[in-house]
Amino acid sequence: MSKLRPIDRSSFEPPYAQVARGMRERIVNGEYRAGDRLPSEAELCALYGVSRMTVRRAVTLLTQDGVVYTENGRGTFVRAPELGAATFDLASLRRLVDDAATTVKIIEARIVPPSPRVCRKLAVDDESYVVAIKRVLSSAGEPVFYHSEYLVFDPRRPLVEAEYGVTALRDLLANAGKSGFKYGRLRLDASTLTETEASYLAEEPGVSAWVIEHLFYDFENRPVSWGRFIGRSDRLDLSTTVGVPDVGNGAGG
Amino acid sequence: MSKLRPIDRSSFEPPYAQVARGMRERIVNGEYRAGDRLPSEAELCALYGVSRMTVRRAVTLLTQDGVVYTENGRGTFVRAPELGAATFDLASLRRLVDDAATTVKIIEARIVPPSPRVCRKLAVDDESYVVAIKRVLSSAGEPVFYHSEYLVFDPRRPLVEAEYGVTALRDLLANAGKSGFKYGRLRLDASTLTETEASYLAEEPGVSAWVIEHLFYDFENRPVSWGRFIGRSDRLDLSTTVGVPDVGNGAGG
DNA sequence: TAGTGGTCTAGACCACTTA
DNA sequence: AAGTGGTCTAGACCACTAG
Repeated sequence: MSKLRPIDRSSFEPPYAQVARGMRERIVNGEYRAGDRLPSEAELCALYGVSRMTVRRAVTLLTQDGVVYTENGRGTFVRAPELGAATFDLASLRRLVDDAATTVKIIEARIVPPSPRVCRKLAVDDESYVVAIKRVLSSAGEPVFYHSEYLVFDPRRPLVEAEYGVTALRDLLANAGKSGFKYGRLRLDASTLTETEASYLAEEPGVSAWVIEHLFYDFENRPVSWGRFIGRSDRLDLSTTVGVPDVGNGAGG
Repeated sequence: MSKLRPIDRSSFEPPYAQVARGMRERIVNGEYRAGDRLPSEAELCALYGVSRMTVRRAVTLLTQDGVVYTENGRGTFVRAPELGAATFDLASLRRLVDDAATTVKIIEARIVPPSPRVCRKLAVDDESYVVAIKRVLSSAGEPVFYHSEYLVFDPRRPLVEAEYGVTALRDLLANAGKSGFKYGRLRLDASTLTETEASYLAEEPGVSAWVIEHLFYDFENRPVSWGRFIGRSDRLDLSTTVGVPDVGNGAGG
């Protein structure tokens, strides 16, 4: 039935990845189709000449990628591509902020009394003060995102100037180390530009736009930062794939 | 320094999950903070009294959840919550379709010559025909999503009636078995309702809306189904979390 | 009862980082 | 050289599914 498919021990690609790639290819080829049972782990061990843990690691990879699923006592099966299983990430926003050609202009950065909405979001009373920061992100000189952020103002721990700038924004998106936040809640929304937002972005009011709302908490579970990114709908690419496309096997560890 | 934290061998919760939960708790407590180095795998083995593979499995879990990251030769570190690392899923759309109170009404289902756009998307010429299906999904009697779909029409393999109905739609979102698709590409977009769309959804034109565009391919990599879900922006909840919130440890296998 | 996936172990060798 | 994570092995026991 199935030919022996020994792996290359001298390859830079570890055995578990080779096994995963091999199985993936047989699914892409249509050799195994949605609902089909794959060879059992014992059979895969013999087929590829590796130990069971190595086979299991390969199967786990494919499971995490949503390519196959396992049923205890029954076997491993090929999963059908499902629209509902799709996930979307903010890679295009990261690319924008990481891009050296992207500039961040601080429109406003000052200590203000909070609006009722900010009071609610940051769980502060209207006697306290918050730091309001408004930025415009531009790519190649063209404004693409407007960002407004409110931080709880703690007089004992004054904000350093760096926290207003580009660094703080980069840290918010991709923080390779320390940060005062324990966790954050995000919400993606479809909206239209208000007049104010449109003016910052050199757009017409009413144009379709993304809103990325974020609320970060400190280690006492108190909200400390609430804000929103707003940009025209075509400024953010939220594309993804379900199932196993031909290009890009994604079998990397 | 660190107390011994033996695991419960008789618990229904497997050791690797107990170790992962333990580490998670110490991160939630703030005992380990963003950027901190966790105990080495050897130390964790001694701390919890389990083998290295078990510790590694726990660490892998936390890595996949974006809670920690590893650096070869250096150690395992707590990851700071990053806005840019967030992912969003279509759970709320799945819930809607899976809900027994949701009904699907077929507005239209017929064989038509394709529009230029459909020709392009499905890679067919304007001499051929496509199957146009338009549906309205209602929840509690209220229309919430409009779905329009175009399938390449193959006279040799006529569509059965079931493919127009609710079943086909459920299969598209959560297909627990066979399906003619090899993979699909999806795109999420922020838009506003056209007059036609608004009329089906009993809304005003120009209202903010989600568009979920999908394009599915067969095993010969030919597009076979192109369609769009359209619904008011508050009909879909795209929320997510980064970092480790207090509630819901998510340590399940 | 036989086959399946799920878990765990003890030990080994490796590449990498740091001192 | 010592410590770290990355990988692999051979074998074991378990819970579950099916005939």
